[in-house]
Amino acid sequence: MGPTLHDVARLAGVSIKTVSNVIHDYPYVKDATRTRVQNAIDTLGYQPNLSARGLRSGRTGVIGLAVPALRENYFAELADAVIRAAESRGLSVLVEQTSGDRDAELRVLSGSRPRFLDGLLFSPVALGQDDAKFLEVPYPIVLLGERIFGGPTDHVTMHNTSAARAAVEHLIGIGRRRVAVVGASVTDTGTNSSTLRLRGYRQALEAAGIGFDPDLVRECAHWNRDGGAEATHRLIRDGVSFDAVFALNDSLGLGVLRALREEEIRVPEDVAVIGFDNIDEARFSVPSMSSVATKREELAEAAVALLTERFQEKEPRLPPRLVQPDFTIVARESTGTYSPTHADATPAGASQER
Amino acid sequence: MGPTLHDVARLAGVSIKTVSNVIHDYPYVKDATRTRVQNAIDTLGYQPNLSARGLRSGRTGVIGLAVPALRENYFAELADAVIRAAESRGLSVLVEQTSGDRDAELRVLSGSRPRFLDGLLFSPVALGQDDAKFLEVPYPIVLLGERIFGGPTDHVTMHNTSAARAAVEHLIGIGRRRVAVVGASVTDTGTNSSTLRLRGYRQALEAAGIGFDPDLVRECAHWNRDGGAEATHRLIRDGVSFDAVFALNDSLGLGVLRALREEEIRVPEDVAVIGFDNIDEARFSVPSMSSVATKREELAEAAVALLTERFQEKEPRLPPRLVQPDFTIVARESTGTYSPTHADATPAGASQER
DNA sequence: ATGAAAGCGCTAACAC
DNA sequence: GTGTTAGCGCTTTCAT
Repeated sequence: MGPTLHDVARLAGVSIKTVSNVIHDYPYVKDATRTRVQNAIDTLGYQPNLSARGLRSGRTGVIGLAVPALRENYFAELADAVIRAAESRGLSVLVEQTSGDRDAELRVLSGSRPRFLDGLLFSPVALGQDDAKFLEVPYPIVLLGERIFGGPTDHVTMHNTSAARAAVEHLIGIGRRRVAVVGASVTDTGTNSSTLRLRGYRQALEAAGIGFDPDLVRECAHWNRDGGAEATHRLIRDGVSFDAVFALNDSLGLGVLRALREEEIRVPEDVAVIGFDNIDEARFSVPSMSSVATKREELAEAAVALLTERFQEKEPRLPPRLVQPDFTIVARESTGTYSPTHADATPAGASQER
Repeated sequence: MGPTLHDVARLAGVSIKTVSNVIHDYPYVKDATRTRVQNAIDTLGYQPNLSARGLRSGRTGVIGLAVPALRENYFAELADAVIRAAESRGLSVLVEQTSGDRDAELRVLSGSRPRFLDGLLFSPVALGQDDAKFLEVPYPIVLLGERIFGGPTDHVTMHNTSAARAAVEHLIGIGRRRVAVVGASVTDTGTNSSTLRLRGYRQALEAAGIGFDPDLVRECAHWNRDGGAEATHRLIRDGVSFDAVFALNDSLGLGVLRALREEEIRVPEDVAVIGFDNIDEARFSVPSMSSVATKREELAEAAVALLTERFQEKEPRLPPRLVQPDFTIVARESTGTYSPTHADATPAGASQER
């Protein structure tokens, strides 16, 4: 074990309270004393014992971040941003993975780990609206994502519908009319990202006077590259004609690009593609992929800020707050306007290619 | 605060020691007592206070993982694997990011956080061989990577040289003779991944009787996609002829693919590409990218196992151990053997394309 | 097989 | 301004 407060106090010739005062920047300490204590701290290399501090004060300086899986780019980038935001507030982040498993998500909420975290940033994918009650726990939670709305906790989420609408409007703006959607959810709970983004899709079509064709909407069991690739192959196998794809997230979109290339369909000449989330990878795919960007730093910053406010606040508690960071459309090669004016004239589309 | 040991003891009508015995599966507890205690635990929803446990026992059940940045795919996948390995042992993982910054890496070692972690998995990139002394800390560390060898701690690293040699042999095996290397380190400390992999490169050339051409070896300040793309453009701008690229990691390799496409050089027809690490993304790039695969689960598993052994062991300590997981070459489209026998006959190469 | 009690290092209420 | 002191909840001798 390292040196303790007592060791420092002894060396400095003061009581532990004075040492504690110095450590916590208590203003009423004589400068001379402060210097003496600080020297003792330095020579001993004293580091506070966080377990003891946590036991006594109820605060550990550690927050939890529960996500489905770090190997999914979006969550890795989110975790990156969260850790940075936490660090700037002197907090550390304990990362848990749920694999998108319902039991694992419930375990995160009720396990023994939370009792030693100051708070939890929770991004569920298996829990749904009906599970809001499980968020009623005796420590602060900030909910991330679109699975549950109006729950008992603070919540950070995107402007899903309007962002999706903007994405599709971008496609329509470059002259596309047959916009496929990849990533519709199999089980539609009514409050998940898929539904919200799909709503934006329909709004954009409607505003442009384009009819809705259910054949263009493809489900994916998993929001990953495999799912996107597979859905695209199915779309083509079914002989559906399309000149654009709106992938409900970037991983799907990268799978779409991959599949289109396998089918020897040119992007964006034959089919334009836009994703959602603007993960780093979208900049480097071949072709680079347009996407809807949410400032992830902003999102992480907001989430950590909400959490810290909660564990600093006194009763009575503020009501749950909802924060929705802004978004922008990032146009890249996959929606490059190669002969956009001809897009209608030459009825390009995957079905032509087969 | 939740219920404590005392609450459970009172409800069960026993002492806290008995409750503690039940929790720790101490064998000499009457079955009847055990049941009674267990019921009390369940009805109260008792969860042990980890801060108190940590204070008393010196063990918190939390290990640290310090990596440069989670937004780098390789480290996200590593973190994923580490968290899984830790979870299977009942440990949680606190993730720290160093941004590859020397001061940040030193802070990880000496900060107050370590004093509350049971151990640390540390993947430095700024520290080097001369900094081995900083690893002499009073808690167990497992070093990851190739920056420091022969240090005072356990160490998990790849067979860099032989794996790199195998990668280059793969390229030679499909008929390539002008193999460029992307990612050589600017400042060569002699014990980093770059040097070791470069050594494998030279071994492979030598074994095949191919002369070493320093023009083919390109430096990159950063091992990311930008670095790989930039180095590739430079290579071509310099008019160097090459028919294959060995990217010292996959992020570089993906940048290489991107740049080759911008230069309208076909992969693998004109130039074959192989990376290193086999990140998930390599499977989905366009074209998919061959790579050197280290079983990351194995690596993570080994690292966590070494760490747990350390904090369970009694004095005297075992000497530092070195673990090097196996590797395999994963062949994908980027080294697809399109007319491999002609590779020599038709002196394909980037320089032809300009 | 179970209980009593000390104390891990720290914070904060209270004394002086 | 600084010191004293009582626990926070748990583990762990030592008794019984």
